Amino acid sequence: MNDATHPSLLLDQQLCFALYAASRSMTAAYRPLLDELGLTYPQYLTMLVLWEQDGLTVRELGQRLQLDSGTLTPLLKRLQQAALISRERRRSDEREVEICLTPEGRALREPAKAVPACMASRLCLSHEDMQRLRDELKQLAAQLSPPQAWLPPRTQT
Amino acid sequence: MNDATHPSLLLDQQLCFALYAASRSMTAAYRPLLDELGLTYPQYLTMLVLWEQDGLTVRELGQRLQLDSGTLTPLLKRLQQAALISRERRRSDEREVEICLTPEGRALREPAKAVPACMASRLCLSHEDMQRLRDELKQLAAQLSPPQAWLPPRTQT
DNA sequence: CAAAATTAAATTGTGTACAATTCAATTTTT
DNA sequence: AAAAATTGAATTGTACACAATTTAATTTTG
Repeated sequence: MNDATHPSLLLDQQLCFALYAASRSMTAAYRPLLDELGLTYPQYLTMLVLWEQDGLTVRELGQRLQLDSGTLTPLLKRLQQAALISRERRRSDEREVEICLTPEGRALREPAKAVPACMASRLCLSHEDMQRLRDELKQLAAQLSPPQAWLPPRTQT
Repeated sequence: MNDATHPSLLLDQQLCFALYAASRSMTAAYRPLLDELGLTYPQYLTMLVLWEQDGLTVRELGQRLQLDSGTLTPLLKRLQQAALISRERRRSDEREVEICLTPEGRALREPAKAVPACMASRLCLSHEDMQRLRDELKQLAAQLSPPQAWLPPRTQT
């Protein structure tokens, strides 16, 4: 009764499920560390971006994290409530909301520095294997969501 | 000002973010296909399990998908509303709820057979590379959530 | 066997994700 | 410059995730 013209529908054969399960395991593994910092996992990723570059707009943060305003707006409101960031309309363009770290938000970077090392030790992967896996996942994501590469480059109307 | 005793806090260096982004890209890539079937991504995974083995309990489904009743109960209610499954207390143990496919649920397997092939063609990965990546992700997840292996085996109180 | 402990689902509450819509500000067209 | 189109956030509504609690059924203990 097997139909060899189709790949398997078995759960354990699916790359998508392995990815989904691994991603949730990773989030769960971060949770106790991030609890110490008072951050959720997406909030931590957001702080990583802001520690790199302060004063981004919601749109720029969204591009970096690949999240839209529907996700970011409430998340950023919570970071603001936690006094880690400020949200202010730009004078130059009142549509844009600029996100800036508060002193507390900037200070949180210090204890956060221990997080990547702590996780790395849990992974039992060499730095090289870690990099390779990371880059394979980036390529996979790029393959799945080519940045509208197929859209014609507006030759004419 | 770099502190070489710590791994990087840069977003693009993080395996966790690559995993998180890839997982969401994968879900997004499945969405148009699953819309045709009237399923969400977690609902599709649930159906994969049931097409393999019908009549599982909520607990058994949860073990397979690594999801708890807080997630599964409402998801299964929606599958029941869509007339794809039935939910019934077991006579043998009234605590357990048995999930069975309806004829419609079983029939949905046919159009679903096209889904893995369609996704595979999007990935531009050889079957071997796909398997390797999948197995690396499984190992990563296993490493991150060892089934309480470190808990002492209850030697004494 | 009755009380205590355990188990399986369901419920409650918080926090994402994301499509679709709304609203206000800005830019482009006419 | 006024109308039309576009843009950036916010809002609305649906669907997960998951911790914590509750409830009911079953099993274990004393």
